[in-house]
Amino acid sequence: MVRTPRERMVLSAAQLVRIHGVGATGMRDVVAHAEAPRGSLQHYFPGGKDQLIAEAVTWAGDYAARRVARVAAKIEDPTPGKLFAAMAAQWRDEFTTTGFDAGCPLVATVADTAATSESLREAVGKAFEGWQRPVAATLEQLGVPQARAASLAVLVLSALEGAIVLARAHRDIAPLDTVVTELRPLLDGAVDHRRRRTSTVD
Amino acid sequence: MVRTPRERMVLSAAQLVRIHGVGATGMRDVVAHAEAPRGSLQHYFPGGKDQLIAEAVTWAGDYAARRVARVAAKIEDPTPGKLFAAMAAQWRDEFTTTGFDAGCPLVATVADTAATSESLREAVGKAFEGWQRPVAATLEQLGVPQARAASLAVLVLSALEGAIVLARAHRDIAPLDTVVTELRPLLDGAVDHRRRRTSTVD
DNA sequence: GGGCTACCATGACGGACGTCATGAAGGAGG
DNA sequence: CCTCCTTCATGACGTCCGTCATGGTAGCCC
Repeated sequence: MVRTPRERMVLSAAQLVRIHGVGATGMRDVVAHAEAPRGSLQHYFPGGKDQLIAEAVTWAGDYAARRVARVAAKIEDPTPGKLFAAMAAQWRDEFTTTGFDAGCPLVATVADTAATSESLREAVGKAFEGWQRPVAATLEQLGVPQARAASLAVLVLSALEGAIVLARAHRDIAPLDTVVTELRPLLDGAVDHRRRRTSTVD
Repeated sequence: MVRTPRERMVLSAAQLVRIHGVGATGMRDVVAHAEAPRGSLQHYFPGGKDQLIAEAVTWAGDYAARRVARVAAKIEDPTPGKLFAAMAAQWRDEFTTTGFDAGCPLVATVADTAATSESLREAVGKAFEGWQRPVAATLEQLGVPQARAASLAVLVLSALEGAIVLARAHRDIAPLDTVVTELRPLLDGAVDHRRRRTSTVD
C-alpha cells in the first residue's frame, strides 16, 4: 500500500480540488499535502498544473467507477433502487463522518475550467463516461433493458451530483435521502423481470 | 432598464463566476466587465470580494426563482413534467445558442467556497432555498400533495443541476434531454387529480 | 570508475491577486 | 461661498501563484 511520490501528488491534488476547487488549489499546496518534494513537480508533470489536475480527474473517475462495482457486489438481493441508495449512502456517510468540506472533484473541475481548458474539460468528460459505464452495466445486469439502462445511469449520476451540491450548500444530508426516496420506485420499476440475470445459481 | 454601476458589478460578478468560478474571477475583471469605476468597489462593497460574490449569488437565486414563476405561467395545460421540461429547456437553449462556457453560479460557488467561506456557503444555501420554494409551490398548484411537492422540488433541482454539469463536461445537451425524458412520468404521476387547482375558471 | 539517467532541492522571476491610502470631482444643503 | 457626502480615480503594498533555471544526489549500466 506504499505509494510513490507521484501517486501521492495525484491523489492529493484530487483531494484538494474536492475541497477548494481547481483555482484555489496551488501546486505548492499539493506537494505539501502529499509530503512530496517540490522539485518532483516539473519532473513528473512537465505539462504543468493542467497535467496534474487532469491526472487527478482521471484517477477520480476510475475510483468512482471501481467503487460502483464494489458497492454493487455487496448489496444483497440487489435492485436498481438499492444500487442508487448505496451510492448515495457512501456520500451520506462521508458527509456525516468527515463533514461537508469535500465535494465531487469532477463537478469542481467542470465549474472552474470547462470554459478555460479544453484538455481538462475533456478529461472530466471521459471520467464521467467511465463512471457512467459501470452504473449502466450494473443496471442492465439487474434486469433493466439496455437502452433504458444508459438513460437511467445518466439520471442517477445527475441526481446524485446535484444532491451532493445541495447537501453541501445546506450542510445537510437531507437532499441525498430525498432523491433516493423519490427515485427508488422509478428505478426498481424499470426492470424487466424476464431479462434479469442472476449472479447466483438458481 | 438602465442599471446603476453597483447593479452592473453584481450582475457581472454573477456572470463571470458562472464561467470561471469564484477563485478565477478577479475583482478587476468584474469592474472591467461591468464597465464600472474601480474605485467604486471599496465604496459599494466594503466587505470585499466575499460581499460582492455573496450579492451575486443572492441575485442569481432570486433570478432563478423569478424565472420559475415566469416559465410556469407560460406553459399551456401545465403539468409537473412539463414544468421540469421547460426549466431544462431554458438551459438547453442557452447551451445551444451561447455555448457551454457558462454554468450555474450557485454550483460554482459551492464547489469553490463551501469549505472556505461560511458566509458564502450560507448565501448559496438561501439561494437554493429561494429557488426551490417556487418550484414546490408550482408543483403543489398543479396537484402534487404538499409533502411530496417539497421532495420533488429537491429532486428537480438536483437532477437539473447534475445534468447541467454533465452537459458542460460533454459539451452535449443530451443529459438534459435524458433526465427530462426519464423524470417526466414520475413527476406527472405524482399529481392527485382531486386536489388540482386550476388557474382558469372551471 | 565514468557516464548517464532519474530524482530532488532551492531560489528567482514576472505577473496577478485582494486590499488599502490618498485624493479629486460634483452636487446638496446651509 | 463653504461644507459635507457620495462617488470615482489611481497608485502602491504585500502576498501568492505557476513556471523555470540551476545544481545537487543516488543508483544503475557499460
